[in-house]
Amino acid sequence: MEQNVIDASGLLAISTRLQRLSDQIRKDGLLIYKAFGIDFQPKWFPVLYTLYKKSTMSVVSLSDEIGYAHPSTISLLKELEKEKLIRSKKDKVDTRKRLIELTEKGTTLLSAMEPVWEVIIKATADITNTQNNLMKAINEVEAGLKEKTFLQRAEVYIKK
Amino acid sequence: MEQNVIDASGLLAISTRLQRLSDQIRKDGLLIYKAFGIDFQPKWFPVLYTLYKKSTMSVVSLSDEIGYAHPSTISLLKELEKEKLIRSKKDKVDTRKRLIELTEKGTTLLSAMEPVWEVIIKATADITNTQNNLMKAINEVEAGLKEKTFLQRAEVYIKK
DNA sequence: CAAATATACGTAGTCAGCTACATATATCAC
DNA sequence: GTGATATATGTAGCTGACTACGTATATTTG
Repeated sequence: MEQNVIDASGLLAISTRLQRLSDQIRKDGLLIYKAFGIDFQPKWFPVLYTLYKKSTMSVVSLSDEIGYAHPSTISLLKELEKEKLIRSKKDKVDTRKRLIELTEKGTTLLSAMEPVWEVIIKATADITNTQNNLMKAINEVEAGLKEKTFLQRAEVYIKK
Repeated sequence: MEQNVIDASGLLAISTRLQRLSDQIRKDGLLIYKAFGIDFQPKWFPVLYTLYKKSTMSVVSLSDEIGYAHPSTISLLKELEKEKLIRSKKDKVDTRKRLIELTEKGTTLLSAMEPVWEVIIKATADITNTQNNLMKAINEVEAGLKEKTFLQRAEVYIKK
């Protein structure tokens, strides 16, 4: 355990560690979809899954829902439109808004994916069900940060 | 708790969640350095800290140590060289190798940072010491993935 | 109801990592 | 000691998120 310098530095490199783990999981996620012969990219998940559950949404409300900055969502939407998985139309009441929804192709794909998700959920549960549950830890940390940022917490120690 | 669709989807969006948390911590990290009036970027940490602890290393061994692909390390090294925090020289025994080390400026900076790290360690401990410890969870998950990848675990459920 | 402000969407460019590929030098097998 | 292979470094370009900024439409305020 903890052979290299960075691991030994522990908390200091936490951001790096999180990113590395995120990348690794994303890449394996892609492989699982491929194993099922499904043309689906992990990065599409938040947008498509939200549309699947909530049908029609505007760009900004969708972004808020998935926790992305809206330009990130827009570039995903462009990609998904090219794949013909979603389409959009103007909101007649508020013409600034663009309402996004799944196409039939999109809905079909998402339904076909349900069994894949089950596999992913099981595999992830398998991995994260260790002494310290990763998902719960993330939730707890995010909740903590919402209450008081990292910087604010550090300031307590700086100022003394 | 768990108000939006993505949070409710839990495990499926784990990669996204990890990345978001990583970004957030990195940004706050930068602010902490600024609060100390130190010109230091969080992304420099792995390279500089490793050189601080191990003095001289080649590009590839440094990359292995910090867990980066070597081109990532090279671009960091370019930046650090411009900042005059590191320098490099050819290995006389194996002329393919480029040996990297901290300059005096680099060593001075790193020494000056020790108190900042202490603050960061305390603040991070503050955040991560919840019911499920994030660092421990990451360690456990990485150890688990080393043993058996995400894909291999998923295959068990696919094949049945 | 006109001016100020807020909201919705879009584009451009940044960032911190990556992969793929190229080249030079070492090492190994015979 | 030469040919095949492995290792060390480097360049180019990708990725998936971001911020900054601009424009158009709604909403609020005096």
